[in-house]
Amino acid sequence: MADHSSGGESLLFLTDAQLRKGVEAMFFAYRGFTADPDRILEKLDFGRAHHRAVHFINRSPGTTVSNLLAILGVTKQSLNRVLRSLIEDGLVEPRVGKVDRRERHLYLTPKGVALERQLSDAQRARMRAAYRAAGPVAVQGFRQVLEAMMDAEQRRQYQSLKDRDG
Amino acid sequence: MADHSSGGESLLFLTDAQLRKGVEAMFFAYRGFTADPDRILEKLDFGRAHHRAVHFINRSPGTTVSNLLAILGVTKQSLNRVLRSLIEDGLVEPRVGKVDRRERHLYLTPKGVALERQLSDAQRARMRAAYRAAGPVAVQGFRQVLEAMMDAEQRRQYQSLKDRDG
DNA sequence: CTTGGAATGTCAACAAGGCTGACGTAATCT
DNA sequence: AGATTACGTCAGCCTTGTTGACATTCCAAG
Repeated sequence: MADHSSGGESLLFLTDAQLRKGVEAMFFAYRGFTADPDRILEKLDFGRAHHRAVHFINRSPGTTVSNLLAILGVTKQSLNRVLRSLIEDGLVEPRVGKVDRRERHLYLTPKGVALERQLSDAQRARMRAAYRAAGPVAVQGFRQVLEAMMDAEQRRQYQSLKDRDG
Repeated sequence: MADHSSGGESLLFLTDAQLRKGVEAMFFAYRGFTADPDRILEKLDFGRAHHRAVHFINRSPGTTVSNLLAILGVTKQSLNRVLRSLIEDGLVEPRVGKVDRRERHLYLTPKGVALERQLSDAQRARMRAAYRAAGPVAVQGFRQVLEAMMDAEQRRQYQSLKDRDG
């Protein structure tokens, strides 16, 4: 499997030292990745959990609670706590399902949209700077490696989100 | 925004949709990244915090507590709690500094080395699989983008670790 | 030698955000 | 009618982060 270039040096990128660098890069990069939204959320008495919920509701308006549970990979009690505060603060609106009235379909209110916007603008700004600095070829590699690092189930969820638009 | 049809084609990788995919890729990939060590740690009544401490002590044997604080970016009280349990369980050995006797230099015991080994083997196995699947060119891009995503301070720390060996 | 400050540790209290278990209710399916 | 599903909630627990206060130990400067 995978003689990706030619010659015997093609596997040098699989040494333990190289892999460890990758591990550490993930560690430090993820800190940067979450730093900007965290700063915004802190002022509003929200946390990363709220960010994630708002992000995916924005991404899939009308999604159900159990849908969100599957994507976020937490328990309903944990999600419910977050969701409740988002609803109380008027960022999320739950609507009883028309087909199945047991379901709650979740939508962002204008206020919720505004927060999501603020958070994702900050996060995208950093991502954009990194993309620009690294260039399109690097970006493609970045995404390939990340995708390969996911569990099968996570990759499935990522794909189904990815395919939703361009 | 983001005219997808034509024009500045070279910047298509900077559209909001592309950036959002990057954001989601990071989210799902990080879950995969931590999944294997988490499973191991769970059985041993340790957490991610213990993993991080053990990793960086292994990486820089004899490092001081304040050194570790800077790298991990947590408070000393938080680190201390983790460190204490690692010491109690005989995974980490603190040695009073010879030059400056206020400092505690941290070393892994054989037992600590064994755990670090187990954890990093699992994590590297996933990383290796991802690297192999994506290929050396993608890996280079992966690392470039991650590095560009770090804060300046984080990048400095990452670099100084990176430069330590090949 | 004394004193200031740095490095470390410890106690207490608290919060966010995970978790499990149990239970209730409404709606739907069989 | 009874089982199952979707959701919410109460209660309690754990990890890991936080701040504040305080003690100790030591180095270094005056």
